[in-house]
Amino acid sequence: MKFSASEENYIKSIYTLQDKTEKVNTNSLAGYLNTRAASVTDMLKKLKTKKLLEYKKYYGFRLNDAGEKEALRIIRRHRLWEFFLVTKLGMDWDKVHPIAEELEHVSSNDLIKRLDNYLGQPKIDPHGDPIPDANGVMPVLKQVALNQLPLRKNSIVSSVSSQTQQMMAMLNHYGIGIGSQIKVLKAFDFDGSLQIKISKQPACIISELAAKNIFVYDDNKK
Amino acid sequence: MKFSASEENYIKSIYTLQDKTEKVNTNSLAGYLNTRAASVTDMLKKLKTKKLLEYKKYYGFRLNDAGEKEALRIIRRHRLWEFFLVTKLGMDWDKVHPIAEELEHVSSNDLIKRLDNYLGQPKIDPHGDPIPDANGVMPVLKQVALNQLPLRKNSIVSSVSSQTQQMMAMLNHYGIGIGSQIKVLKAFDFDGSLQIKISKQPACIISELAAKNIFVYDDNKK
DNA sequence: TAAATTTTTTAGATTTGTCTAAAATAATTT
DNA sequence: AAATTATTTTAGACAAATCTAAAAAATTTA
Repeated sequence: MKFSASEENYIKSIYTLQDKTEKVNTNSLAGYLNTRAASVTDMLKKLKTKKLLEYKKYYGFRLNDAGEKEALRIIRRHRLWEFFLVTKLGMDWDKVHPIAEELEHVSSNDLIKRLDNYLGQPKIDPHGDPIPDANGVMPVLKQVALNQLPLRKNSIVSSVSSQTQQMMAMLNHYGIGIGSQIKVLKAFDFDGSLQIKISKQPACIISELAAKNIFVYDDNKK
Repeated sequence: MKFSASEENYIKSIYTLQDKTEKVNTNSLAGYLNTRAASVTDMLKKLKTKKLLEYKKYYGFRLNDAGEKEALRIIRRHRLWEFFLVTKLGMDWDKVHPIAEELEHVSSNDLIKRLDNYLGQPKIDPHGDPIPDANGVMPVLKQVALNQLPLRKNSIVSSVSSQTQQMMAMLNHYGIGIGSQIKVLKAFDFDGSLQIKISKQPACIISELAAKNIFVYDDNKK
């Protein structure tokens, strides 16, 4: 089944929102999509007719299995294009979203299969989000602490284990967040401290303790 | 100024048709776009309002300078994407058109500039059609006869100088046409004959006389 | 040149996706 | 539990792009 760009945007947004709540409500989707509640209701009816949605009037909604599968197909296209724009065309990772938003609606299966191959079947996109595979399965991504990372390997921050006030203050200071592009430039064996480089930030030094609490994805490809 | 995908399709089609006639007429455009004359008339009014069109009711129409410039921008996007699909994703040149038809409407200038650079600023697309440059200028393409072409260089047939019945019969037999992908595998000095390969065709031998009358573009890039 | 034919335009309808304003329903407060 | 407030849906309108059928204009034919 084929869907319009508008339908696809709704499907994708519902998928994103339903991760956080049992039922998605009309107003939050309207806010997310920058549209009006009435427009959302209209589209909900349509998606229900097309059997993508669990929807009971006044009581919220949620994608069913078919809907989730479709969402994952769209998200896959979006993230593959983002990967392309950054790694092949050299665009900044924080500027690719709106363009991928347009490219994702080009729906040739053959195109996406070939693009995926051409890019080396990447498993995470430039924002650190996992790319669903051709069957709509989100890859489970391994993580490593910064201190276990080979030198100069470009990686993406996936999580931080210590969420203390102090840790957050430091991360903030260095401009490190989930999704940040990061690499280790030097490791000082003496105290286990690391010189690191976060994209668009000057190089800096962090302690071994900090390094042990910052995790990155193990591999962009697998 | 931004245009809808539908407006862009009309602009591009008018550009193509007005090459062959002084004034384009409603029915021929309707036929070309597989739509109805009434729909064409509606769009003509819109394009005239947007000052892209010379249009006098009942007497045909034609893009003005602004319209032609816009058409060339769209054609540029289309042909760059076709080049990408064939050379990077390995798609067959005769299957890329419908996909490029969708991709061409993604209108970020930065995207197209980067794509162009990434592809090496190609000057002709996989069908042998010239790619307008960033200023909307169609490149003037040099041509060489087949017998002057280096061995194994992939080229595209641009023209044939002898349009006799006999020549046509031979070209037909070998499956050679304008836009065919071709390369010379061997040159036999003894009689000047060439072994050539046309894509999707078995290799074959042509005489020196034939080779001197088949021209290809001098260079894919310049 | 008048009639017949073809082409083009207009008038009005349809679909998709959106909107505002009002009505209906649910949730919260007193 | 009745009243108030918040949320969601409905009703009806609008813009874009398309269509059919009919009218208007141009062209061709006799």
